[in-house]
Amino acid sequence: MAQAVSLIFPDGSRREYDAVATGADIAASISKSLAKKAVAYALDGTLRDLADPIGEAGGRIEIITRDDPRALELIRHDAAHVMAEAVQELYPGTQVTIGPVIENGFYYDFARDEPFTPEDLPVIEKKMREIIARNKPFTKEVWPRERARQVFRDKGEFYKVELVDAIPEGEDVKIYAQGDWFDLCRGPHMVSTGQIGNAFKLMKVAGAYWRGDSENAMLTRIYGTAWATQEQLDQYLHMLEEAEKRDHRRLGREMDLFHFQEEGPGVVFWHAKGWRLFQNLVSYMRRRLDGTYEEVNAPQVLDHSLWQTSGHWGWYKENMFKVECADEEAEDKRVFALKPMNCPGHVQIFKHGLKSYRDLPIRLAEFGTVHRYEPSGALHGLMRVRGFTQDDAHIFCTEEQLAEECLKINELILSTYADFGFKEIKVFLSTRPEKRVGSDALWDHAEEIMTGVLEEIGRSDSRITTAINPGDGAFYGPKFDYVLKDAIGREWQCGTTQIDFNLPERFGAFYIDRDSEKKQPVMIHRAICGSMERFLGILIENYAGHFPLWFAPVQVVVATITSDADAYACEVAGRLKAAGLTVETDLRNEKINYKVREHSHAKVPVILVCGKREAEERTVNMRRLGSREQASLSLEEAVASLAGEATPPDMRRAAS
RNA sequence: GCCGGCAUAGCUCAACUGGUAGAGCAACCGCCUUGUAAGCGGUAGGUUGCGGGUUCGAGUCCUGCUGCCGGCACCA
Repeated sequence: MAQAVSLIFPDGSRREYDAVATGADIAASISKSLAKKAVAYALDGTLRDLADPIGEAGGRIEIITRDDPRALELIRHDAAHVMAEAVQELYPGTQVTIGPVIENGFYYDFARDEPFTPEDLPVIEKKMREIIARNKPFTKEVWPRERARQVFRDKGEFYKVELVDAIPEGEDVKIYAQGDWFDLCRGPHMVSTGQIGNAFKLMKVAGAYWRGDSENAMLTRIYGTAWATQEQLDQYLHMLEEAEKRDHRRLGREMDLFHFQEEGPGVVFWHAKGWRLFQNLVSYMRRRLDGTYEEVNAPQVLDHSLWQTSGHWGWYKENMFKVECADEEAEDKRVFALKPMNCPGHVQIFKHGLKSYRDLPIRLAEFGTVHRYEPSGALHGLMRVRGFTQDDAHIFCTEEQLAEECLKINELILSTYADFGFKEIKVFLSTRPEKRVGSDALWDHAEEIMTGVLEEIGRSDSRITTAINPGDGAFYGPKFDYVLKDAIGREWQCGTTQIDFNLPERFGAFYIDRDSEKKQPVMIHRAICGSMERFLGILIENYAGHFPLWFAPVQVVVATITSDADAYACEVAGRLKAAGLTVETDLRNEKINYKVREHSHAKVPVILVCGKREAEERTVNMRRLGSREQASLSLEEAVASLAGEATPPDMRRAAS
């Protein structure tokens, strides 16, 4: 007789069971209907197979039914297994590798001589539905390592053999079977394939390197999405469709903000309205720097020797633009490089003249345009370009000032993101990479400081989630990355704070300390938006082009109904311009319906309709983007309220 | 850079298995003086991304390149 263990149920009740009792037994002991609906159980919050015995420890138990949010993970994981079975049934000789659950779905990586194409997806999907309909139970076995190795080797599953070998000694080698098909898997799984349901869809095929390493073979990855119900699936697909309408590349064209063309892969042609957005952002950031930073400007093109000194020529040569005189015969030929970073320039400025410890911290800012020869496959609209402007700054300070400077930067970043309405921000601390400079002691010290700062950042704001990215730091020091999401949830690094123990040393930068000795400053690289281009891309998507009044490229259109009101409309526009607003008039001989439609499409936040009536009464009729409602205001009122509303949030704070 | 896909007018798309490019919207020109998301009529617009090939004939088939899209890798 096995040992009796005590289980605590969600309602707080406590009951005794045999340690060999399974989740299924426990569900059955509660009610027949629960036993039928159960797909798994959780012991102290950890999901397990329903067929797993509860074991001797006992604890808090929850029976997981299919409609439990935690079941979604199982549905997706099971779907990945079924997809793998479908693929192997349809395309014999295909090797399976790994197939994890991801946000909104799952994927599975396959090795096959001939890669899959999108046309294969419906076929695989159909086979999956067949397998699900067979409703075979998932069963688990623990195999001896050697047997697993042997079986997979005999099947020609060489990637699986590698995975078996990678399982740490002492950990079980678990095999999950569904009918005749089986896979190495950590589990858990639901009871049978039928529980997956039919609310799934295969989304796309993509290449992916084995174990994420570009030195390895490229596998074919198939992505799928899976949900508990058809409604949820439809909702998700609908959300993706809606998100596509917010894509900054699409809105850039529709709103006439910018374009790209073949001759300039990865470089932006900013149109008038887009450039206004760009300048609005620069002006905002510049105001935020006022009083704390000194703005400078360093050259675009510098001799490559400077980049050799900085180390970039060695580390990043393949990503740099080389610049030289086009005349091959030129006698004074030198090799220059287009700057990929602003920091060496700022170090030169710092070095110009002797600095005292009393001068520190010195904060040099630059809206610095840099060029990087990014891999062709990395380019992505405004998000990843080859020429971009950073709202860059470098802080030269003492080690003691480091933590405080990081926190100050954090405040600046978070208040900026708040002004643009971001509600979800991830902050990552990236620690020492393999390829690095500086002693371990130095890294230990920096990482210790930054870990403390990260904790403080995490506490500072409820919109933030923090995490550590081990090994992701820059070669010269650890860093914080501030990550924002685009319309479809892709994450992009925007703000950053990077500690650098290396560059001051390389360039021999120093200050005179209290004791009249030369001392090396610590350097902090930081950016708030990161790249203005990327930040604008994110803003376009997050606002779906509906910018707040203070940021919109065209803030107001004054539209007439008939030409009788032309003079008055011009007067209204003049008054608004005088109040600092960006205004256009629309005096065309068109119906007001037509004008409203057109400016609504252009996402102008405010349309002021001025007809004969308004001209006589000296009023305006105000219509807001996204609303059908109209308000009649006196001209004075309208100017005052729009001017107030168009005040940027930082200036509003300063005024109050 | 790697894997897969795509490339026809400014935009969205059409042109059966190869038979010398067509529509809507936008643009331009007229008419309409109009009250809150498309008035009416007309005109113009393409060396089908670029280069080679197969063919009597290529937007369509083959091939090289370029760019873009989705991932992967990279991201100082």
